[in-house]
Amino acid sequence: MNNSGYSKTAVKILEASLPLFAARGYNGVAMRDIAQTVGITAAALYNHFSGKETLYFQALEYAFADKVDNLAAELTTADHPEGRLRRLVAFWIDILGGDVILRALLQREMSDADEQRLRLLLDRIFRPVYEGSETIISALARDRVDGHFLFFAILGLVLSHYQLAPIRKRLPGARPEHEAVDWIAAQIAQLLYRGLDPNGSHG
Amino acid sequence: MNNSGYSKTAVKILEASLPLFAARGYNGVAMRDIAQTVGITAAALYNHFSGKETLYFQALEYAFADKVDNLAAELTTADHPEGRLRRLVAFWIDILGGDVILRALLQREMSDADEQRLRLLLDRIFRPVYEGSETIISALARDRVDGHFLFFAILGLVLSHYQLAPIRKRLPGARPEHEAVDWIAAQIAQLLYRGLDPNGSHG
DNA sequence: GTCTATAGCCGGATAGAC
DNA sequence: GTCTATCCGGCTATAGAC
Repeated sequence: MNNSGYSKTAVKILEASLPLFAARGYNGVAMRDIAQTVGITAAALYNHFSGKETLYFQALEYAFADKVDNLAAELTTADHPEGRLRRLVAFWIDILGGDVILRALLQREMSDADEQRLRLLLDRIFRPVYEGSETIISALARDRVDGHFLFFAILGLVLSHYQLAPIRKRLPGARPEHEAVDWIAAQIAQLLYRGLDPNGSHG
Repeated sequence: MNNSGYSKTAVKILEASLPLFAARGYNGVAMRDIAQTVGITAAALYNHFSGKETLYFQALEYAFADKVDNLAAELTTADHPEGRLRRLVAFWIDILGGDVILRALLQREMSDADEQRLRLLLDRIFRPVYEGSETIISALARDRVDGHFLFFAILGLVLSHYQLAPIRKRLPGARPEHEAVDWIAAQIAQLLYRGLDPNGSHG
C-alpha cells in the first residue's frame, strides 16, 4: 500500500499497462500482455482489478493524476502578456510533448468518446487549466478573437504539432530543430502574437 | 463494374465498411459486422477481397480518392494574401469538417502509423496539397515564421478544432456558432493574419 | 496472492453445396 | 456469388490447488 491506495503489485500493473494501452489501444492489448510485462499470469491480474475495463479506467486516472498543479499561480505572475502566452504554450508542450503516453491516451479518448472517461479528462486536466488560464486568455483575446476559441487554438497548435509528426517529418522542409521544445514554443507564440500581416507590428 | 474497377457489391462493401472502421477502428470491426451491414454473410466478403487487411486498405484508398483536385488552381489566382489564406483554411475545413469518416480515419492512421497506410495518406492528400500551397505559404510566412511550420499550423488549427470538439463543447464559453464553418474559417484566418499583439495592425 | 487448467466466446478464414 | 457449416486461434474470465 502507498498513499494512492494501490498495493505495490497494483501499481506495477497500472504502470505496465499504460504504455501498452497508449501504443495499441484498448482492444489491441490483451490481459496476457499486461501480465507478462509485470511478470505474473493473466489470472493473477484479477486479484487486483475486477476486469479489463476497470483496469483500463484506473490506469487512465493514474496517468492523469497531478498533471496540472500550480499552473494557475504560474500564469498570473506579473509579466508582459506575450510572456504569459509563452508560458501557457510551454505548459501544454510540457504536458503533451513530454509524455508520449499521455498524448496517445488523450488522442484515443478523443476519438472513442466514452462519456465516463471524457469526464475524467475534463475534471483532471481541461477544466482546471481552462479556469486557471481564463484571465490571461481573455486579456490576450480581447475583442479580436473569441476567448474560448483562442484557448483551444493554443492547445490545438501544440497537440497537432505532435499528432501530425508522422506526416510532418516526411514532407520537404522538415528539419531536426522542429522537434525541439524551445523552437516549437517560440514559433507558436510568435505566430499567435504577431500574426502574418506584413503591415503588422513586427513587419 | 464501374470506372473505379470495383463491382457493385464491392463498392457496397467498401462504403459499408468505412463508417464502421472510422467509428471503431480496425480491431473494433469484425468481418461479420461489415457483412451484416451489406446484407450478406462474412464468407461472401472473401469473394471480393482477399482478407480483412486488404479490405481495410482498399477502403482507405476509396475514401481518399479525388479529395484534392483543383486545389492548386484555386490557390494561385490573383488575390490579396489574406484572401488566399482564407481559401486554404476553407479547403481544410471542407475536407476535414465535412467528412467525419475521413477525419476519424485520418486520426486513427496518425496514431497507428503503419508505414504503408501512411504513404497512402502522404501521396493522396498531403503532398499534393503541400506542393499546391507552397507559393501562398512562403508568401505568407516570409521571414516571420517557418513555412513548413505554418502549413501544419493551419492544418492543425482546423483539425484540432474538430478533434477536440468533445471537450471543447463541454467547457464554459462554448456556443452554437462555434460549429459553423464560416465562423471557424473567419476566426482562424483572423488569428493567423492579425495576431494577438495589441500594437498590431488591427489594434 | 499466484499458479494451472479450462470454460465460453468471438473473430478470421476455408470448404463445399447450391 | 452466396450460402451453411466448421476449423482454429486468441481472448476474458473463473475454478480450485498450492
